[in-house]
Amino acid sequence: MTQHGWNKRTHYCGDLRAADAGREVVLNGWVQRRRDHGGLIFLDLRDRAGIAQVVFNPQISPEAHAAAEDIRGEFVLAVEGTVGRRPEVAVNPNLGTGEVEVTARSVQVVSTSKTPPFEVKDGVKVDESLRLRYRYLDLRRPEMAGNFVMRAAVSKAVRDFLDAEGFLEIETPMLTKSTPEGARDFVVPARLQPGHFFALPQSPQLFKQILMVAGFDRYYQIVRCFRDEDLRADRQPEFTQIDLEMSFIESEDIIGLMERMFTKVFAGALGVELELPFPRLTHKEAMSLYGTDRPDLRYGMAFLEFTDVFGSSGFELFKKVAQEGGVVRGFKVQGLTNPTRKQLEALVDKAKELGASGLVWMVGEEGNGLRSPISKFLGPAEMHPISERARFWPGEVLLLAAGSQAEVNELLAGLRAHCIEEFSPEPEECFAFAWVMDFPLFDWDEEEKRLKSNHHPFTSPDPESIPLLEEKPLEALSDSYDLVLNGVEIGGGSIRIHDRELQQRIFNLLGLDPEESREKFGFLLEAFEYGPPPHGGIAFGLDRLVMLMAGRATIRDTIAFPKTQTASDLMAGAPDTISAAQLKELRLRLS
RNA sequence: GGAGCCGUGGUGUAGCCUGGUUAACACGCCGGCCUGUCAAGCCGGAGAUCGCGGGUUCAAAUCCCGUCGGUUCCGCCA
Repeated sequence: MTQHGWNKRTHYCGDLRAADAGREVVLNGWVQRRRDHGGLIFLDLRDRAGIAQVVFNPQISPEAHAAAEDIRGEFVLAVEGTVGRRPEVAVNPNLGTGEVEVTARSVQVVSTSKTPPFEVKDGVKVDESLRLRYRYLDLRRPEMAGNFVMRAAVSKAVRDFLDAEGFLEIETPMLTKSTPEGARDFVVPARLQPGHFFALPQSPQLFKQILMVAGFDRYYQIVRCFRDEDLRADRQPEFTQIDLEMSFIESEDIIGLMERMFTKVFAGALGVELELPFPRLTHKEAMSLYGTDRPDLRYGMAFLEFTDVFGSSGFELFKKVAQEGGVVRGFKVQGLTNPTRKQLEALVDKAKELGASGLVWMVGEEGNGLRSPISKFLGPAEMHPISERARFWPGEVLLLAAGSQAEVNELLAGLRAHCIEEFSPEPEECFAFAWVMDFPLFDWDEEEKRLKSNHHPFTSPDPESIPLLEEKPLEALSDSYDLVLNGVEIGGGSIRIHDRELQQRIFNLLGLDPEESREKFGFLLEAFEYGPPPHGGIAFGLDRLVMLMAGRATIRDTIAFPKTQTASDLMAGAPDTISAAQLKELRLRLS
């Protein structure tokens, strides 16, 4: 009995097992369900660990039985009783605790509950706004609670691993300076300096590089980041990164270390053995094989090249595209054989929906033949290489598209995603990692007519690309690496520039003169004047990682208190207006 | 900024296209019966002016316009 008069638990409900039979226990928990048989009353009591059945028998304790008659769902109880094996016929194999039950000797109603606005149990479909408003009830559901157990296990495995590898956990400011490039900043008015504003960090990027200049050598942090951009299923305005940076290393060091970290994380949090090393693709390979820089390698359907075949074919449309510098590519659909006309038409319709003018299909036939709307234009000179390259089995389907490289990649990537959804059942608990390396250093910003950093302005070019910088900047590659898991980008990083001269060349290419760059990134550049070590790092999206590990479709399910698509917190009621007095104090006036 | 989907008792849905009866079903909730249930069972009951505002019409959950909220995607964002 506690000072406050309630009985303290001796065991978690969900932990009881046959070996506990005969024990006197006290359980604390919430009432999942009551089954009142008039004589016997059964209560399912839930806590963090799981559910246990409590039996109220009037012959054992008339008081407890009488009390149980008034108990309702979500009441908080302290139950005192004896663990017993259930009768053979009453064992519940669906419950971890299904071999035992607790026969109550006494029960305390520690607190009562209103009837909840939705049923607190797994597998219920409830409007998300209601779940968010009553988040504490949503989080009581075991499938939600489990996500946070997983999340904590992942964080712990990361900390244990990095700590053992000699990393220091160091915090960086939440109130910092707005930086150009990248996402829109969240901004905080500075009361002591009217007209000035802090920005919340989009990531600790600059600070972690300065920690390298400071000589900490190995830094990490599990840290909140803020970006004021529109939301998605996998994007929240505040999210958590596993952020790290190392000195005196090259990309292979980071990649190898992270592969080992993920084996620990998956073993520790999921009990899953990962195979090392993770497959690697260059950015160029990813784009030409899968049309995206974050390919989902759980599925095949890599793109095949047919531009050469059609360059001199009788099919004018493709011939023209091939001769004018375009490409003809396609892929064989996995999971679809002997398609009906309707299925083929649906694929063509899908292509049109994705913005294509058309789509050519081919179906393999017995004896190396091919059935296709364009087969009358093709001779053996085309047919042979096509069927050879596609390795057709009878009934298999090849989809072909033609156009500019970018158009074809985008279309085929869309179709591949559609085919995965349509024809490939999602594999159970399969984790397909892939490193995507050697991203372009710059992208061309059509609106502003200038180069932009693909990653950020401190990303080192690949050494072999340095001579290309001024001549062919768009062909320059960076010394960078993204990690993709099941088609979701879960992290990325790079080796940074520590050479002032090289950094200035990059700024020049980005159209930043020395004064501008000093204005925008001054404190980092100044630090770099005092002996910056060679360094590099990486950051992972913890919310996304846990989402994939827990098999969820949105990071809202891995963030305890997430925001809606319009960035409001329906439980807390944020954002909200502030008082006139607060505004005045901040010297702000609303327009 | 743009496009799609959703909004009907506490919850999830049907009804809406083709306007007209007492808005239907399941779960939950309340009461009664019931000593082996665990999606308990059986009997009975309460509970919705159909997100909100406007319009069309003799008549609107249903058709039209606007708006709010949730969600997915594009733009945006590493």
